[in-house]
Amino acid sequence: MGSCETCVVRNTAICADMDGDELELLNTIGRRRNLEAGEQLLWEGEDAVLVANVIDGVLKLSNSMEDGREQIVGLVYPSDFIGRPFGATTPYGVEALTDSRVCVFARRDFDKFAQEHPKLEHKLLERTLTELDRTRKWMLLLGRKSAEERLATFLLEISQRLDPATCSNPDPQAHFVFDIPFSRQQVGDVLGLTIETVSRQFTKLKRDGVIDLPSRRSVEILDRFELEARAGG
Amino acid sequence: MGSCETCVVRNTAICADMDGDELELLNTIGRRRNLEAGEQLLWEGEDAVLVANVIDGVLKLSNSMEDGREQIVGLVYPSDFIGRPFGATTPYGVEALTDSRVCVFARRDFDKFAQEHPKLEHKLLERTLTELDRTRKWMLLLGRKSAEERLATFLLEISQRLDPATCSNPDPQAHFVFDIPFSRQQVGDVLGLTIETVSRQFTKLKRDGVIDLPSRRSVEILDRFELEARAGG
DNA sequence: CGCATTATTGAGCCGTCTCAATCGTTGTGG
DNA sequence: CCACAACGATTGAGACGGCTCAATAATGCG
Repeated sequence: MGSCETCVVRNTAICADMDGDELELLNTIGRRRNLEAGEQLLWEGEDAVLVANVIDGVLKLSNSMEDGREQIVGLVYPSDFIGRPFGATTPYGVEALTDSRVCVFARRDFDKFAQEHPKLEHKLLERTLTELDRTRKWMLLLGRKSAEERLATFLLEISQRLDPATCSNPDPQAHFVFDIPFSRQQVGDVLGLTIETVSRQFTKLKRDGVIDLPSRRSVEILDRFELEARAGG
Repeated sequence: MGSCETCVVRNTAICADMDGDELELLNTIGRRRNLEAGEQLLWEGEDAVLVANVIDGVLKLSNSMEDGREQIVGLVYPSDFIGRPFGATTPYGVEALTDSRVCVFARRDFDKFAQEHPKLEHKLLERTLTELDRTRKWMLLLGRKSAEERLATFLLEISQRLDPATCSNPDPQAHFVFDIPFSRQQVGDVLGLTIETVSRQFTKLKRDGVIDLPSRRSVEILDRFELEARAGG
């Protein structure tokens, strides 16, 4: 059983800034849930019955078309919020990319709780505004960037998301290895590219000495400065 | 001089649900401002000094790259909210596409006011969530749709935005004429296409009898059903 | 009326997609 | 422990869609 007091994302999730009593109340309406990689939490278009906080793992939000084309519209990391409060239907599917732990709330309970706790709503607002900014930045990538620019941008963003230390210590020459929690297909779905194009661009960056690919799922940034140049604006 | 009591978007903007006293207070910190078509209200990356409500007109939000490539990341219509509360910098440029009227607030004043008025923050949250949903839907278009699908989707969305009646009365065969408040270049910037491709797709839809183009800036939907089919998922 | 601006049309190219074959890794059963 | 299947990733060849560059046509404006 998890409780809010011992939660690892206690101070970064929307629950931050809440006092002991509030937290206890929130704890009574939420429950932990484990998800395996590939498991779906919400389906696009279904009734919005629940919302959640990510404790651990990475999940994708995606929209798709009848013919199977899919676009990943967001990636969700620990302490991020999932779901659509105050709305009737879930506008995107949510699927775990890695084994994950989430803290789930019935939407009805959460909505009520939020309305009664302005501090929580404020946190949620700030988070939603930040997410909107990030999403809009991604639109520039999808609408205007080349395949190489897209992959370079993606590798930079993901390396920063997975190691927050990189943000505060942006040594452009620093070597840096990390695991990509995505298959090539999923990278393509994020970037609006096919799997083959993604693969070719990986190979090209490696051939040019910008990155190395020690294994299928890991990347080493050899020349961050060059990678940034290739990411474009 | 405008005042909130007589404001035409009084009941649909974030100011809705506020009582007389609150509104009066809000009125003292905001002021009206007229913008000419093409006039810029905010610049990408500058300090976020102000936020605003749209009273009349259409504005674009856009991100761009050093080499001039531009992506429109949002369109703003009457009663919509503009700007980045609780943030240091404005993440996108804002430019009026038509002559517009907005209700402007110093961000510092607005932030303070919002924190003290949960009802306003709640409205703002709902609005931001809706906008995030819309933006994510647009990512599917940018990442996965063909030029024809993009233009068809765009014409449907804009016809609904400009005539709310169409939403509640979705007769698929209904003829419907409306003005596009955008140049071909701007349509391209919204859809992630070049001006030539946009023009060719307009011509194609017209040649196929799906739409008519009575003038440069206006469109008549002749066969909404077919247009929906061509918009894809 | 003449000029500037915006849109359309055309020809050719380039980047990404499609389709297909091969390679590499992982896991399984003999 | 090895052979083999299954899967994901890579690579190649060719097609196609949208882009670039250029010319022309419409529209708007002084």
